[in-house]
Amino acid sequence: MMSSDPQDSATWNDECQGSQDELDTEKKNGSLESMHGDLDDDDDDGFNRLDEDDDDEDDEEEGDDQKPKRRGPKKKKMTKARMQRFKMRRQKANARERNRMHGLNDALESLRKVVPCYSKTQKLSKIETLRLAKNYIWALSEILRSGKSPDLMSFVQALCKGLSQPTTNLVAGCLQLNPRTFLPEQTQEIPSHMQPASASFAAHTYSFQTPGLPSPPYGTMDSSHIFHVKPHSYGSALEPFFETALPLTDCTSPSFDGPLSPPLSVNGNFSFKHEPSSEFEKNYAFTMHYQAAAGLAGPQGHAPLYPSSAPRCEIPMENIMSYEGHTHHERVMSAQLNAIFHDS
DNA sequence: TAGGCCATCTGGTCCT
DNA sequence: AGGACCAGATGGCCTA
Repeated sequence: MMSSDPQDSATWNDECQGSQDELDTEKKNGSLESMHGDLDDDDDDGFNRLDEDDDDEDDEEEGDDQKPKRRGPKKKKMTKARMQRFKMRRQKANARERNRMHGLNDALESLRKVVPCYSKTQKLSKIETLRLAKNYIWALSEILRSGKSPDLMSFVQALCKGLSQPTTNLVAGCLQLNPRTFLPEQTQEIPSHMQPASASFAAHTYSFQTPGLPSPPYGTMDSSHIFHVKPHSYGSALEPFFETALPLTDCTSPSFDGPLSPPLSVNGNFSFKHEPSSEFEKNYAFTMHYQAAAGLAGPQGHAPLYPSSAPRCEIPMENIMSYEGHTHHERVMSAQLNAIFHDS
């Protein structure tokens, strides 16, 4: 792309390198003032240093001892006025860059508010926000593509793909996951056909590997960090998870325990088109903010997690934290999503 | 203390 | 010429 090697460029250096020492000092001090203070009336010294550096390059061509005269246009002297102009230009450029980065951060903050995990006090890092957003978009796309209702576990799994463990915890907290619900210790409550998978679920480390991502912590997720263990059983919801090999490593490790403090929220309010097939499902309709489904190993490592036959994870309504703070925009977005899913 | 994250400065490149 | 964008460097802050 662009050359980042300072040695490659001579344009700005030719004009200003002479004051590089002062600039370095300014950099350390966080102010350009130090640079200006060292200027003499006749400030050629800096450029003399530059000439020496440039001559070093020429030495490769024309010998060791002889310092050939520099070719090309003669450098302008760094007068006080020029230095002043440089200083002003640099300050303006710095200010623009600051504003640009602030704009970027504002946009990132906006993004934080629309991904399904938002907390003013426990902000996602930039990179995690982008990763979560990517996963979220993918998950929503998958819903649109398949037209199928998701199960919560699969959804969370997809959301957390490639995220660090702290972020994974945060997402789980936002979604009010209560994973102990699904642990093998309740095997007596889990249908027999689930049990072997349950053992596997508990025996392995759940590991995401996303191409292009750094290895741990970003590339792995130990489910034990996500799940708060609590007696409960929605065994059927585990099935797609087991099938896609989501293991829990440690059922007893301390982990998320209810809502994070301060409370986190799930954005939007979103009901899937889903005809309850049982009284249980009627009682525990899956209603979440912007809720979506996802898969695990599609084109970019995701695969469908919720085949049409897959049991759905039904979350008790009381476990879904309401979100009072979402904006009008988010409510509109939520309504639109609802419309999409109720029409599909 | 090491590592992660961040803000800022800086110079290079491209574009208008 | 100047602005936008980018990536490298640096130092501060925080946390495990």
